Amino acid sequence: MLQLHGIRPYMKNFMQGRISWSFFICSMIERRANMDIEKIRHSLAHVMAEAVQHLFPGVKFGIGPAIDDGFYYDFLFPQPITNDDLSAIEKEMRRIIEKDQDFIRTEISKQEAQELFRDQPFKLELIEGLEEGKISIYKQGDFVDLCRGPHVESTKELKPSAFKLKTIAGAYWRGDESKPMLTRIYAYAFESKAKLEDYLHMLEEAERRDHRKLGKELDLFSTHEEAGPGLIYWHPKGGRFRVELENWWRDEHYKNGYEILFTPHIGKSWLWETSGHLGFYKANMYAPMKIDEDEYFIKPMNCPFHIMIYKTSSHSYRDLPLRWAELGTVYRYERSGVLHGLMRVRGFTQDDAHIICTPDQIEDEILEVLRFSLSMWKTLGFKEIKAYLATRPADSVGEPERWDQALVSLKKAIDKEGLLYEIDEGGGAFYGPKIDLKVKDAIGREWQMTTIQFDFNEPERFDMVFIDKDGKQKRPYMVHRALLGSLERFFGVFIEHYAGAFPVWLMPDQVAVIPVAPSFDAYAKTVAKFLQEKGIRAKAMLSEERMNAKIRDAQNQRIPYMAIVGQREQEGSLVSLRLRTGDQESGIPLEVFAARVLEKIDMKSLDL
RNA sequence: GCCCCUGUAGCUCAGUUGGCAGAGCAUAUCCAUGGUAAGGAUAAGGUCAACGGUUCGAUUCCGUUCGGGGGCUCCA
Repeated sequence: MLQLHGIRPYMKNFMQGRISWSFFICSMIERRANMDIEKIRHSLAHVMAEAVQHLFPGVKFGIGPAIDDGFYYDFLFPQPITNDDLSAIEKEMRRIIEKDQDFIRTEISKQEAQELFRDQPFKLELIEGLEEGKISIYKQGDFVDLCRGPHVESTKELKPSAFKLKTIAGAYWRGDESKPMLTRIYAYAFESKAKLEDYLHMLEEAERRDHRKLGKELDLFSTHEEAGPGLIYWHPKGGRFRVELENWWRDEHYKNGYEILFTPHIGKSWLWETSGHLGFYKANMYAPMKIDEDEYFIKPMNCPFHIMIYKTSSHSYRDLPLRWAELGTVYRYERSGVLHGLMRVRGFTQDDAHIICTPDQIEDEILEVLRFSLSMWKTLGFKEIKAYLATRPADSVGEPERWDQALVSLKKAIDKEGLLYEIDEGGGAFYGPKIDLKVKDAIGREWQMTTIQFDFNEPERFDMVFIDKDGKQKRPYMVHRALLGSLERFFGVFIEHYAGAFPVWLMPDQVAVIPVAPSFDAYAKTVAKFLQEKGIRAKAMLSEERMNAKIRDAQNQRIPYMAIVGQREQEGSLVSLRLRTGDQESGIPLEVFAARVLEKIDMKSLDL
């Protein structure tokens, strides 16, 4: 039941999860600062609305809140606008700000509000939902908006250089597809010009690291519209990465007490009816195919298959815990508009596992999973990790005692590992609570990767049991977990985190041997072969290009080690090194170089 | 799916206010004796996403379809 791919692209909300309650008390200063910037952003939204009112008479207003990196306002324009109109709006906003207008708050009755906004259908709808006597309006210049506030005192507190209109986008009124589509104008806004510029630089950096761009440049993967969007083709270099990653993943799983399973890609409708997926997950499953007289579905999840294996024999409490892992490829329907490179796809391989255990093992098991996950993230070079604990929603299955015990074990595990965490009250799936881990990447973005989820649904539906000490049949606990999430999505995040310059052990090409002139091709080949025989991915660059061009090419490919060879090196069985960092070291004995590279590979070192 | 933007050579992009399509990189061939981020020349490479409409004529304008991008959670 893992919902690994239901994760929104990073630009949304990466500074903050959907959190209803925080364990951490912001200092008063921070809280004050947050309030100030919110006030500024929200006030700017009003200024934008005023500007739009000036430029597009007859426009209808939706809402205009502050958001993580600025603000937006939703409008219904009399005629469509284009990106070109943004600069005119921005200009008008600056003019308004210069006028030094006060924001004036007034409280009015519901009836007065309805009268005031009689031409504004969306405002009227909002007023409907408000209580009498608590209705406030804010006015600046000739613009009046229904608004709770607070706002800055005057437009003079707004800095014309610290905001920038971003894009126009469609957005349904109140996020509801059945309601009219409004035109949303997004803007960035910060306390100061410098902060805005920092943020814009971060966005540029993100663009530079974009995995779709690097995937093409580094020849790692592709997608093909004519063969089906949202389906990933791993090229030889992406394949090298994946094989290395999977090999390590398997080794680690065996070391951590897991067994590895392989299960089919399709299953009869019986399986999905029993699991309940045809009830609550059907919208994400592909249409069935008919084989003989039966309907088969392509799997969107691996769990029912693992349960089938569990049920091939009876299990004593002595057999538990079972830790069963699979790199299972699943297919899920995603609407075409949400597909995004490797991050949101229609077919992907989960690094899935199911832990089946007794009630008194559950705490240790959760702790083990968490530890395992953290150790993997450490090896992969992600240092900052935060946990999000999602608790029981209103509608749920499973006995309350189980939910409580599950939650306690999740909390204890987080505490023992000393992780920062936030609680998402009621945010769990109907079938169980979960911990999600978000990792922070090199430019500060958070990505949700690991998920550890209890499942109180399937063990019931499949009637999973074990025989306890007292000889009675009991229901085991089942936990789904994915550490990397999916290999596709992980690859995308990894590419962006390292901007393509992976640690040596995961680099498709580890060493480029570059002769300074064609007369040293033979020695270059010898060097490459020597390294290859030791298990290093080395290639001799023997084209007719000049050395400079080869270095540039290797550098662009982020190859960690460039071994430059010429007369001196050939005579002394040496190499001269250029690292992808630009550092140079000359006259290194070939043996010494090989040993160094092997050590970096074996240690999964993050440096060269 | 819906809104806006977008689709020209393998890649990155120009361009035609409607008149038989261009550059750089990559590729191929040739020349070039070269020490740490692109040596030079020549050639090959495109039904300008697909289909339909307007027009003497469409890659260009219009429509539809199929992709790609940004959004569609933030509640006055």
